[in-house]
Amino acid sequence: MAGRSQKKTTSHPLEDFKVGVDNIIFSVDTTQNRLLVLLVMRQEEPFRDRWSLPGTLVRQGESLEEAAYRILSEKIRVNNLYLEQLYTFGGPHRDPRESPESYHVRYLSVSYFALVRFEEAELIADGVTGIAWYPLEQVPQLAFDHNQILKYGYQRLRNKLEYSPVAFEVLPELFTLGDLYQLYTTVLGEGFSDYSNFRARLLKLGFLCDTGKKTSRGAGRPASLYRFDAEAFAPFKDKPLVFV
Amino acid sequence: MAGRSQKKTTSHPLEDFKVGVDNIIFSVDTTQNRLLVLLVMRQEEPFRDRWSLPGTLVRQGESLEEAAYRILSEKIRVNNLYLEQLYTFGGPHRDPRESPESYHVRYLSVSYFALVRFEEAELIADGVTGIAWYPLEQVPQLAFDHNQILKYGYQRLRNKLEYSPVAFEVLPELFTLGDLYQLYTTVLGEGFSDYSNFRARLLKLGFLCDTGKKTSRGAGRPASLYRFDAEAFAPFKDKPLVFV
DNA sequence: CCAAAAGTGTTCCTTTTACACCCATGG
DNA sequence: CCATGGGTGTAAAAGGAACACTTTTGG
Repeated sequence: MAGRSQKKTTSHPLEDFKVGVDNIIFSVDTTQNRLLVLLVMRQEEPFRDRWSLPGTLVRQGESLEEAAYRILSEKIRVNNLYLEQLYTFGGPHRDPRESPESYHVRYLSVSYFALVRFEEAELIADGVTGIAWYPLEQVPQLAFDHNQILKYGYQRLRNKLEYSPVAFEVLPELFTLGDLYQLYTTVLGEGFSDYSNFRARLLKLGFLCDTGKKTSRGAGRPASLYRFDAEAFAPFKDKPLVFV
Repeated sequence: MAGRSQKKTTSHPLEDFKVGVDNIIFSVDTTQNRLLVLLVMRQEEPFRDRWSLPGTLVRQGESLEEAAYRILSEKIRVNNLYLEQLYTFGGPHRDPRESPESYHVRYLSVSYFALVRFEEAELIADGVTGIAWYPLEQVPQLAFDHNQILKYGYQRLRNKLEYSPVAFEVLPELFTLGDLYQLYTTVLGEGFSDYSNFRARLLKLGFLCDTGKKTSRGAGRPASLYRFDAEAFAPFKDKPLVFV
């Protein structure tokens, strides 16, 4: 970015912006095999009483990422999370507040996409704002262009799962290969790979270490608990690794 | 983006932004096997007389993408190009103009990454601004955080080449498989695949059609001219296709 | 005829896919 | 003892890597 020919400024006035950050917060409910996204009910105009992605306007001295973390921490309490910038939506007319009276202040949205651990994510209800996890297929019509943003974010989530170890950011410290497989299945859909092949590939890569501990959940043979070994993963960083 | 609790505005004033768009414009000089990036010499403060990525501030009523195209068309004349949004850099203190006197106006940069056809890209020299293609390895220290942005863009370019058909956006309508291979080689580096394997894979995919025409460049057997068949490529859209 | 570039084919090896089958536990 | 999920193995097919070889041109 940055300083251009000021001479042309007179004939082509610059736009003034408010910058918003919107978060797509995903989590996976492994008990019900559902991919969830966090929505909040808007309390004020425009789009009052419509569901929307949790967002905020950037404050003085605050970085974009800081703003993204701020929203997150206002809505949920969580220990582990993955967060990355998604895309910037900035065309004119995407926010009704830009209408004539507000005289050339434009609203631009930098969207972030997050993945949190469902089991430990505690929603913060402030008694005023509606807030809820929505299964992805049941998301209603949202405020602004948020449906579009969400669609884009879902795409990104699927890509990330395939070639980066985001899954381990949202699994418990110790997990079974069944847990891992189920997470992949609910996000990527059935049939991306069968369990035994998935299992074999992951184990061969060598960054999952068997802790020896076993866990038993109802019927069936107890499963080994694994841990993601970040050290062992390091060599794969930035490589075109494929998890599926 | 969009409207949040206005009640908190008093204690936490919002930031006002100017939004800039910076372009990383790549091209490949196949005659010299070099990957080039377009730089312009800054004419005003800050960073006067430093090379930088071509950029502009967004004008009233202009979308981000429009601004990106505007820069491009001010700097080069070109028919074919590929353009996509890269990343948004928006931390405070990335632009010296944010300093005390300018009173909370922040400069945010939405970067775009473009690939143009070198042979037909005609630089527009306005007699004032320096403008030049730089081989990637020879890029000097740039203004702002532009070296960082460039690094990120180069990464993206390599990824794009591997799993999407961007190459065909910058090759002539008719091209030889040698041309294609050379483009991949200069961007990805020697040894990403040998020619005959590269060739076999691409042809098997079936979206390159042999026009029957031949071209002869100096010594050696004349090469067939191929055309990229967008129709035939359609089924691969969004698939995890690999070109190398 | 030779060098240079285009184009074809073959061999070896690794990975992927689709299964079948064994193991350990709760009821 | 059997249903349930965990875990192992294997055979066939596909894909990748390396390299040898043929073809067609200019000089």
